[in-house]
This record gives sequence, C-alpha cells and structure tokens, in this order.
Amino acid sequence: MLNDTLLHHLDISHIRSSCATCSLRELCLPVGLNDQEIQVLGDVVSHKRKIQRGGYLHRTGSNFQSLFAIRSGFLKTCVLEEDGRQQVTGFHMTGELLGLDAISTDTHTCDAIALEDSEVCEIPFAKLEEISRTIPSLMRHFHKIMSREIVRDHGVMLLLGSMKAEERLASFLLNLSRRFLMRGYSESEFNLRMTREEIGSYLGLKLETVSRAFSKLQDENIITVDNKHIQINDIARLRLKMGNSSCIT
Amino acid sequence: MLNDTLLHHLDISHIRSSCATCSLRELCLPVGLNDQEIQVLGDVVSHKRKIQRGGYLHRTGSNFQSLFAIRSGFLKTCVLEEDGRQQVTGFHMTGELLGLDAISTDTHTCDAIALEDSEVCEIPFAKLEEISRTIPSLMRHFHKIMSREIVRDHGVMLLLGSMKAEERLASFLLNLSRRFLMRGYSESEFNLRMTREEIGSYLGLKLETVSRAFSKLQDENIITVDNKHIQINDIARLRLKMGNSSCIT
DNA sequence: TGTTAATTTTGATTCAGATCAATTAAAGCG
DNA sequence: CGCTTTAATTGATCTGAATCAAAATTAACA
Repeated sequence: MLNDTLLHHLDISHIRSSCATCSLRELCLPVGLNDQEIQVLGDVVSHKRKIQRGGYLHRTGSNFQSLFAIRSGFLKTCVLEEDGRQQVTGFHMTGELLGLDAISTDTHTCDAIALEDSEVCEIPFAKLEEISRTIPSLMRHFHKIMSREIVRDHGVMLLLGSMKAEERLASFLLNLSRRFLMRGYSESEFNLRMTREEIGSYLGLKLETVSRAFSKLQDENIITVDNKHIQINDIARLRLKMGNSSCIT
Repeated sequence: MLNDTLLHHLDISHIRSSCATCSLRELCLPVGLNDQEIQVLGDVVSHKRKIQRGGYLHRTGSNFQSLFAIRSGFLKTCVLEEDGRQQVTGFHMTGELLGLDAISTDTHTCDAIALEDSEVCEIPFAKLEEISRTIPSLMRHFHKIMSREIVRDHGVMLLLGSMKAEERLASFLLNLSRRFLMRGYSESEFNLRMTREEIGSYLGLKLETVSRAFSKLQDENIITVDNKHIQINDIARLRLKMGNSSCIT
C-alpha cells in the first residue's frame, strides 16, 4: 500500500518512460522532479534485477546496501520464527519500495520472496541519501514514503488488534482492489498471488479460517471465489463488512 | 521503543546537557554530531511545551508542522474509531520522537495524549529537513529513527498476529522493562502509567483478559502486581513466557 | 475527609476461531 | 498424460478470550 496515494494523486502509474535502465518514471520516487533531477536519480537507480517466482530478493540478516523499487511482479516480506513457521508482514507490488526496515540496522530484518516472476531496480541507499541532499523535493518525498509505511503499519495493527476474521479479509480484499485499480487493473476482478496460508499469516488467522471467510462472503454474494481468482460483486457491501474502520485506508 | 538501541549503543541517556532551551543531548537526534552541529540543531529545536496529564499534544487531523521529542513524561498515541472507542497505537517515553506518521500527509493521523505531566521539544520539520541537508550524519540518523519505527511496528504486528494473551503481556512488560533500564531506571520495578484498558487496547485484548494475565503471572511468581506497581521477580521466566519469538525485540 | 466515579479483579457463560480430520481440487513434473 | 505433491474446502470438536455480571479497590474532588 506504500505510496499509493502519491501515485494516485499524481496519476503517474500509467506513464511509460524512455529511461533506458529502469523506466524510472514508473517508480514511486521521481514524483515532482524535473527532467534534470530525474536524470540524476536515474544515474543512481541503475541496476536492474530479476527474481524468479519463489526466489529471494533479500534475506533476514543480510547486509543492507540498497532499497529495491518493484518494477513488476509481486513479492511478500516475512520473518522466520525459530520454529520454522514464517509470518508474512506484507505483500508488495509494482511501484512500491522495499527495504525501508533495513535502514535502522544496516541489516535486513525480513525475507523478501517473489510470489511471481518479478523485476526490481536496485537503489543504493547511500547514493540516494547523497543526491537527496541536492534535491529537496526528493528528500521530502522519500520521507513521505517512509512515513506512509508507518501509517500503513498502524492500519495493520488496528486490523489485527480489533477486527474479526471476516472484517480482516474484507479489508484485505479492498486494499488489494484499490491497489490494482491504482495500477490500471480491474478493481473488481483479480488473481491472488498468495496462498490461503500466506493470507492467514498476514491477517493473523489460520488458513481454514481464511477459507471459511471466503466462502461466507461468497454465500452472501458479495464476492465470487474461484480458487485464486476473485471477483468482487458488491464493493459497497464489502466495505460495510469491514465495518468500523480507521483501518488500512 | 523508538531508537532504543541507538540511545543504548551510544550510552547517552544519562548525559545532562547545558543546552539552554532543551537539553538537546538528551534527545534522540544529536547522536554523533559535533558541537557546532549541535548548535545548529539547537537553534531549530527551540520551542518547549508542557502538556498536563490528560492533555493533547496533537489531535488526529490537525495540521502537521513539527515533530515532538519527549523531554520528560509519558504519552500514548491512539486513533479514534467512529464508535467513540479508541485504539492505542503506542506508548512513548523520554527521548522518543512523535509525529513521524504525520509526515506522509502533513496531517496528524493519531491523537497524542499525555498519561502524566510531560514536556516536549518542538522540532519544526521543514527546518529539520533543511539542516539535515548540510549535516549528513543527522539525516542518516533521522532515517534510522524512521526505519526503526517501521521495525517496531512489524514487531507489534507479529505480536498481534501470532501471540496469545499471556505472551503479549510478557512481551509488553519486557519491552517496558528494557526501556526503563535504558533510561537509568530499574528494569525490575516500575509503575505503569496506563490503565488495563489502555494496555488491552494496545495489545488487542480486553481489559479483563489483561487483568487475568497479570494475575496468572503473579500466581506463577514471575511478577508481583500491586495495581499499577509492577515488580519483575524472574525476568528469565518472563522471557520464556513470551516464547517463540521474533517479537518486539 | 467523605462521597462519587473510575479502575481493577474475579467468576460464569458464550462464542469466534483454532485445531483435528477427511475430502476435493489444482499444480508440478517425470 | 497420469502420478504425486501441494493447496483449498468443509465438517466436528475444543479452547482461549470475549462478554456479562458483580464485587472490591483506588483515585478524584468537592
């Protein structure tokens, strides 16, 4: 959900750039920059990397050098508990920035795993800090992105602390819906990239509970579920399901 | 928990400064700055503000101008749900920085309320950004603080998503304990500033459940509870209670 | 200091979601 | 393509925490 509103506000999600290396304009960072500034940023954001489905972008404990801007694909971030089970901390899609958590200790605090073949741009953080000194609007924007991540997390905390299963799933679907819409895809029909177990892990529920919640929403004709394919039939009623609110805006 | 390790690592929490306006050295920001740089920062961090117990530092929706560094006291941040109930998103003590969430939209996304008489330093954010351009170590440090907040939130998400009542309370107490220790207070004996209801709101539990969890830990002789006064008798066993985890380090 | 209001504890009951278990469906893969 | 593995659904049962309720304790304040 990171920087959704920014993308949305400036409506840059559809722009295709000719920037050789990385289609910089598609990313979340260049918002509000002029051509010359984009050039400077482009020199920094050079290295492109592909990750196959199931592959790691980074692992917990590995050394932090760069942020990663997702160019395409879909990833999850998760922490490994010592018993081997993993807890999903987020799902991430095109235009979003990964690695913000690692700045604090220069070490990644989670694994980032591709849920489908994905491409990212590597953004060396030291260089980003350096050029942001000369491009105030870039610095300001970067701060907004970090802050937005904090706000997003507070939304998830609220969800986990106060919503029940069905409400959580409704929030989750609405959140995905909005993010797909923002990227030019259908808000009412999409394919999930993650399993029921991963959804459950993210929402603090068991996979059976997630499955039951899907079935319940389908029984009420609010959504149609065909395995990973989701169709939202009545987005207004789905919002009602979410109920009281201040969550995952 | 914000910037705990930084304070800890540099062991500055006990330093009393002669900085006229705000005892700047006690705050989280000046880590690693030289005297001249501290002077520059000091000029920015000028305005001091007292908030009485129960008073608001800022309210949801109000305009964001400044971050607030807590000089003394204890505050909670919370979001108001439309039904009137409030959900606590964090407890904050001396040296911590408030308002990071507001950067994203230039609007505060939560209320900050003093749980005891408190003092904060106002840090105009625009000015902080400006001088951080000329003091790279300040910028770097600020980024670490924001990142640390993200990591902290992930810890809470984990707690809410995967721990049961007693484990949550154990984590909570251990977290408080560590933060008091870091500030030169006892890690084994302290007074809670918040009610059972506020603890419950933060931990995603009802107040009765919190009360029962306290009683349970007391029955096991792990802690001694006298209303708001907590004594940790066996910190090792309290850690065991927390169990598996990657939570709230 | 006495009275009222707020907070905390504890008990009894209920219920949402976890767990256990079995079946069905889909996805990999030789 | 058939075979194996992985994922998803659904049912039955159990359990931890919510809810309802009442008493006890503490804090607020006139």
